[in-house]
Amino acid sequence: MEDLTEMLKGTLEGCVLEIIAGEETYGYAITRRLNDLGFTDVIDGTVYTILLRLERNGLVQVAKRRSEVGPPRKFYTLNEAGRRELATFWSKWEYVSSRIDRLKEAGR
Amino acid sequence: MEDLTEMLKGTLEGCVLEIIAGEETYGYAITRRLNDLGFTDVIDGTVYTILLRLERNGLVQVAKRRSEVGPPRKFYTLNEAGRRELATFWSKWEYVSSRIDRLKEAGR
DNA sequence: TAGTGGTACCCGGTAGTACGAGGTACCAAC
DNA sequence: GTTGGTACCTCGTACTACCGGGTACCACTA
Repeated sequence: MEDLTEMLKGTLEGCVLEIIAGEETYGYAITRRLNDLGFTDVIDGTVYTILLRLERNGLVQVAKRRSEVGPPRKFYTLNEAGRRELATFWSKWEYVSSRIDRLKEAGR
Repeated sequence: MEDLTEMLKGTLEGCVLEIIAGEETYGYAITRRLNDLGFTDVIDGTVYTILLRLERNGLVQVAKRRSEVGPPRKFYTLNEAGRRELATFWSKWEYVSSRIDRLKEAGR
């Protein structure tokens, strides 16, 4: 599936939040996870900008730890504000996607 | 539901295409339709920019007709390219929304 | 020990989209 | 003749994902 970038706007950040909520993880691994989920064209640069935004907005806690296979990793965890943000993301998603699905069903 | 604007990026144009596919209609009515569908904060300026884009991209046919209750209306119909674009929009939507739903389900 | 490949992070600039805030104009009714 | 609803448009802004590039750690090997 090519060129999903416009459709991912506004949802990719929520996906990253959800992945972090699932387990403490780091940028490179998040990119891989998104690619495995089917968002094959999402690149690391995009993920890092999202992570920096999350940090700037005070939604995550960051811990830098050394790795044995490369440079140090920055591990991310959701704080209370991040969990709230994730909850509102899912409620927005529920709201929008249900209405779009309804429009789709109506048209056939 | 407030501030859905980021999440609507990339999907609003598809919604407009679907509405036009349903029946020949015009900008002001499309805005009302979107508001009724639950996208209460979508304003006419946004819809008109989308319609001009559709026209510029050769996806619609336009017919100006006078109204009895106000200024003339520009009625839009999908052409063949527009129907193809609508189909690819729905397939992208299916792809993206199913994967996001899967991510959501996995996380609980 | 120079080179390669995988891991891991970041930055500056660009494109695309929805929105905000205005403006113009037609028509009916009071 | 002013108000309110209808109907269109335009310019600038904010936000987000992407692109292309750079830096650096580590293991392996020619």
